[in-house]
Amino acid sequence: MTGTPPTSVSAKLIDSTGNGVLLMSRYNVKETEAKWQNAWESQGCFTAREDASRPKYYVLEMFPYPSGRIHMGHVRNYTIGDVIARFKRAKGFNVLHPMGWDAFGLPAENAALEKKTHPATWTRENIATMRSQLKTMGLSIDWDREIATCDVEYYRHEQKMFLDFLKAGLAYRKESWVNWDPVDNTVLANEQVIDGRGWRTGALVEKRKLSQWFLKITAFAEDLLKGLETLDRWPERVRIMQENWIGKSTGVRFRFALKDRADTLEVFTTRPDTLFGASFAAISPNHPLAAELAASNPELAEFIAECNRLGTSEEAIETAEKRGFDTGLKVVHPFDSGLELPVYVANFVLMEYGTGAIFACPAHDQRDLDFARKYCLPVLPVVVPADADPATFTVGTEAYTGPGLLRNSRFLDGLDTESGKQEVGKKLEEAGQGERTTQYRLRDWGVSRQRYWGCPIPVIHCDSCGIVPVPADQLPVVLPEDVTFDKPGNPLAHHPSWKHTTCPDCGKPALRETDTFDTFIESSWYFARFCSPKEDSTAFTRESVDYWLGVDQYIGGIEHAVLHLLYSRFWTRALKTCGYLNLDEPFTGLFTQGMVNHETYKDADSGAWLAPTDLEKDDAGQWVRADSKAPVNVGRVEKMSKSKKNVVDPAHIIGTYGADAARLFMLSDSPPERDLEWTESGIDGAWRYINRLWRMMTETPVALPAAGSPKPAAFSPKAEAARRLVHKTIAGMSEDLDKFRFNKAVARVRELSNTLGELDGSGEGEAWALREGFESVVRLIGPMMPHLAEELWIELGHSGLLTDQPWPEADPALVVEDSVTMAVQVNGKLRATLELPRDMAKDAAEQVALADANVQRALEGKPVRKVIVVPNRVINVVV
RNA sequence: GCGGGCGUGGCGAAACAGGUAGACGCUAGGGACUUAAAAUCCCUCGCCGUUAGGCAUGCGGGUUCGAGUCCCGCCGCCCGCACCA
Repeated sequence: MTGTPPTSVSAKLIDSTGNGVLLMSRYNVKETEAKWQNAWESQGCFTAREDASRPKYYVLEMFPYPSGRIHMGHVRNYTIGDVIARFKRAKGFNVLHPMGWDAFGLPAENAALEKKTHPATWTRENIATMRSQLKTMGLSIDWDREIATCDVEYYRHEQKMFLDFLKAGLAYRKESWVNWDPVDNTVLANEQVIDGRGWRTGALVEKRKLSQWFLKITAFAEDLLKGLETLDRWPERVRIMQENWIGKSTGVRFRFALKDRADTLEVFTTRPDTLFGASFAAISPNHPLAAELAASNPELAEFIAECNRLGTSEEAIETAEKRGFDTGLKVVHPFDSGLELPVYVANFVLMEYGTGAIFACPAHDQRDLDFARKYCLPVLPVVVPADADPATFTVGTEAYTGPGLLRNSRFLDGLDTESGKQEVGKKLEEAGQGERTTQYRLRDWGVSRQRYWGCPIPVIHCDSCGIVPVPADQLPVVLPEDVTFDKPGNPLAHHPSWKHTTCPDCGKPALRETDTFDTFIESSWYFARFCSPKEDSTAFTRESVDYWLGVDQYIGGIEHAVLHLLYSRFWTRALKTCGYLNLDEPFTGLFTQGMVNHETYKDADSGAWLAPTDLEKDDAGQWVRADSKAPVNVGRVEKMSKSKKNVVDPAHIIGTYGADAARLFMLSDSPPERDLEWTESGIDGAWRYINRLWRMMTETPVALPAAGSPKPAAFSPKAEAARRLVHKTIAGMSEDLDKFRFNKAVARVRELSNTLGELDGSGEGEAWALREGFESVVRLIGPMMPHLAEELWIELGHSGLLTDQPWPEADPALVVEDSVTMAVQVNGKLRATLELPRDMAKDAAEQVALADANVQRALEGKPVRKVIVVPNRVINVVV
């Protein structure tokens, strides 16, 4: 480790001087930070109350999963949120800044297996640890509103919501294909399937058909898409990702007549204009027609089975060859009964999208072209680009997908692509064979999980009555804690008695649903629960959500760009439909922060990953193993992860340097949306700055005038300049914080402290200017380094909390300089800089510039053709 | 393949609206203080050049009095989605 930890610095000071006086003059982080954290808590500084007289501001960071200990990603996330919360508070907003725990989920069950602790115990212990760790960060959180989603007081309301959604037709049950791990006897999410195998067991994943609960997110597809346009305080890329995810496309749905059959084959296309270029139709291996034909065709059945074996992993899909099976069936072209197209079962046609069947025009679709070339099907170009010769235009190995003019298309000939689409749509509608429609890629949200540690789905399965919702007066359905983990599968299903109940309708014995909800459900409404966390009759009171929602500033990682953020937007709309609240968008402002990275290290011999704490620097400044002094290879800077051992424990950092230093580091240097590299020298730098501020304000060169002393009539030029910088910094920093430019804000306040450090306080008005400067710095750093700021506030002779002080106001007269440095260029090259009065007349500035010796030398006597003067900025002499 | 973003010193980065490129910090080097070290303070730090000056924002063009910033064409890196008909 480079540098010396501050604790040993203090210790050495005591050793060498033999007394503690010097230690007293140093900033004592540990005591100071604890002191102010206690003061804020005991005075209830951050307790939020509804107050119609003040503008509200709801700041929320994505709540953590209680995995055990906080990590640097949390520190970055909660530091950013806290700066905003404290800044808005100082600006006079009524701030709500709560915290809770996303407490259901799979890791707790894995811990139960590995460590033999109950998920509830493990979770509650983790919460206790992480709560106390978060408290050492000095966050301005209203802890009275803390919630944990695994508490029945929380999830009971979610069960009620689900039943209301069911009534409103927003929840339904259907059979669907899932990834099934045959060893664990459970469903796996797509991302838990690696190369076709379960991530934990390594078993080959099977596709299984299961009856599952779905939420009708597709009912809001259009609304979720439209809503994105209103989210002007969201990052562009998150909106684009959601837009792509919803995947709206317009086209035509129509029915082919099937030759020698009474039924029809329905397809969806976005390119009805290419209908005369069609050379085959294709259906998904999971299409009902395919199943029907396979029943009497073993070869086809084998082909379908093979397609389903191929798995759903991205790699499998990407590398899979286009393959098909000719069913022997033919469809009839809707506009020419003489034209017949073969029907293939093709492995690239998805049952889940559109109708599960397509018609293919190989000339204008790459995928269709690949297929057609493989099976020697015709390729007829029907769209010719505007700049191509229709007589010679052909398609080889690359399909033409752009716009153009239609040909070989009978009544469409000569039309452009767009008109052709409309024309075909119209004709099919007139014939009653099809209709123009909109299709979405978005699919309904499957929420059933065969897991224990989640919210029970409140329904009962009755042999006589079918699926019966648990009546509202019988809620909540409480998750039992007396379960065992000795058998594979869902412990809830193995519980001896829990699932046995009686049917609420007929009173006969019946079984409870043993699936639990996807844990994304809990995080879809927790922001609303924070508005009335103690309410037990309802999830939240109408008044509280009307007052606090939407969340003015939501902050979290980009990894939730689609799922959590889309689910929450859906859930909010569903709640609105059921009359819970009147709101469409839960998060009006969103900020996505970058990751925290660190260098990686490997043992030079074995190649094993090494942790930063395993290393030390040798005399030559090279990293070596601390134990064996063996050489170490320094690798790339990568996201902190356990597997690469490049994690730095925030608790250790906060214990050594304090929360303020950790917070300052998080805000310095890198813009918050970009990745940040954690370095030892960086945290050292933050620590040095904290001590510099402390010394500067506690060991002043002259006695400062008392707090609140009247402003002197005159200031020395140095004092005057310092005061201008003070007010410029106030103005600049306010803007920086509003725009999340924390790195610039830090740079500005450092620049100001550099300038104040140069004032010795002896000139006229300088002592007063110093106090003004110090007080401004303290107020400005308040949101970033709240403990140091409180302590310095006292040191400067104030009483009460800085936390209760308003944000400083810049004096507009001092923000603008009255002289400016202007650049003088000759032919665009800098030749001189001049200190000139602000807003000097153009011709006067020109005269001064031309008279300058450097300018004259650069002119070399050549005639001046033109002089361009940009007021207060630049003078360019053109020769 | 589609969509989005980004290329600036040894490093992280600044640069409002086309107007002094490199603020602020890290690293490094030199010096002061000290018996010594740590801490602290001072100085230097894009490249070449003694100065004058020249060259510099991934590369090549263009627009402009003036381009890191705007336009065109390349190159490289990162992220998201991906057989979506």
